[in-house]
Amino acid sequence: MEPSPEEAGCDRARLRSDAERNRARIIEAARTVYRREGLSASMASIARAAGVGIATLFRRFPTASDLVAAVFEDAMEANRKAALAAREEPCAWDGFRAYVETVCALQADNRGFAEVLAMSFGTAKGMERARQEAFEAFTELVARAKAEGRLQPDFVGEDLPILLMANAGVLAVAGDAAPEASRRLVGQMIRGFAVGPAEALAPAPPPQRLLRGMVRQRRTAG
Amino acid sequence: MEPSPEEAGCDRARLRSDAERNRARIIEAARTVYRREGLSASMASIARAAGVGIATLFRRFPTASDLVAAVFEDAMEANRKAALAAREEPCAWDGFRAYVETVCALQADNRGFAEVLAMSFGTAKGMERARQEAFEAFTELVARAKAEGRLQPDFVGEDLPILLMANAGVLAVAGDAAPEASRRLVGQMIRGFAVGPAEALAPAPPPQRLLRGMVRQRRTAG
DNA sequence: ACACAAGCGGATAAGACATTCCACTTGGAT
DNA sequence: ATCCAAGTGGAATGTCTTATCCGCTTGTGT
Repeated sequence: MEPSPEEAGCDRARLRSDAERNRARIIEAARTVYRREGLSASMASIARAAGVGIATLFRRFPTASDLVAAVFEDAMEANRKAALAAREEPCAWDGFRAYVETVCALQADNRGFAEVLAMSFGTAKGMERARQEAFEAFTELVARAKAEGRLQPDFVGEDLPILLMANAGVLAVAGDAAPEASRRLVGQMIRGFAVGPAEALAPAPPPQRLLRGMVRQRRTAG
Repeated sequence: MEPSPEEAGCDRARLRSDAERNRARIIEAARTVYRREGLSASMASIARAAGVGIATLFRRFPTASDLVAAVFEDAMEANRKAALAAREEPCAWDGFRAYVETVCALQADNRGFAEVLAMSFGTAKGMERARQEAFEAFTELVARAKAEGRLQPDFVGEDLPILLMANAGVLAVAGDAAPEASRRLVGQMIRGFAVGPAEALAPAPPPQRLLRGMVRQRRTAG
């Protein structure tokens, strides 16, 4: 999984075997917790889930950002790969569409990564580099898709982060209906980006009942 | 401003004059604070801004929801009025478009109200009634705009809350670029909703620099 | 086997938060 | 002018958070 000598940007010295094991358990636990609860999950809850002491967590990851960077490095790498693959697509519009759907699905699948993608977190260099490379590949794709005449001429690469922020907003607040609502949003956005006759939206309209299930995540200390 | 005997759903008994004055100051202060900071603003900060003790705030508004309901009652009323006015528009598409732009602009102008509109907060009955009436007027407008052939046939009323969640997400995370990014999102969404040839988007593309200014609102105690 | 640096985890400090308590003050009716 | 229910502000309580400290344990090189 991690063959490179230095990972997560931090040139940590060689760890003792038990420390290495704990580190892996922490990342694994954090992956699960962040995925379900988003980045607002507390360090203590992650330590508990990992079965290690709080001090161990903080020794390995001095700030929450360090942990976030370590946890989502591979997801950001998947994002980069998706962008590079989309760029190779012969039909730029198909590539554009596939990439946008993929990255939004990555968000829908993981509340934590949704937030990472939605905000310019002061994350590790490696992560930001992958993000940047994905963005550049996407920008090339945008130019080609416009040249094909399939993408709105006034679309710009910077519209992607806006869509990611919007999608993250839906996912954060839509509760049970989040996956469905997200697909609906993305479908409508892509339809708006396209030039030419509209295609039907794939997902069914969200029932009002599901939207009623929207939840407030304000801490209700009681 | 408030001629009705019972307001904010809570049939509070007649208040002493100084209490009434404090209540008004609290609401005014909360309006300002919520607008700038969103609903996550602390009760203590609002009491401080109002120049009253914490106990006074809690006596008048036992929970944060009560305060939110009192503060945003008029904004929700403005939303309702906008929907009713849009329904009267001869051209349903124009009404549709105007309403969507108006309600999203209300969000962009007020972080707190953006959150209120984005989530089914367990708010006061009066507020929920206004929201419901706006939704019903909007639904009628949707039907007429579809009949006109100007609105995508598979658009449904429930797509509006999704847009509101998406817009709130952008506003929450885009920092300085929020108003611009929001206009861009809304413009693209509306273009996608329309049937027929695409119009150019009104706002200029957001410069990447502004998007770099996105901010994390995680409490950085220390 | 042993020494000891590296690692461990629970206690703890320090700060933000919602909410309650209580001794004091005051508007307004008489 | 007097009275007191209504109102007040700040201290206190309890929870939750990030972050550090410190005495004990353990992997590992010799």
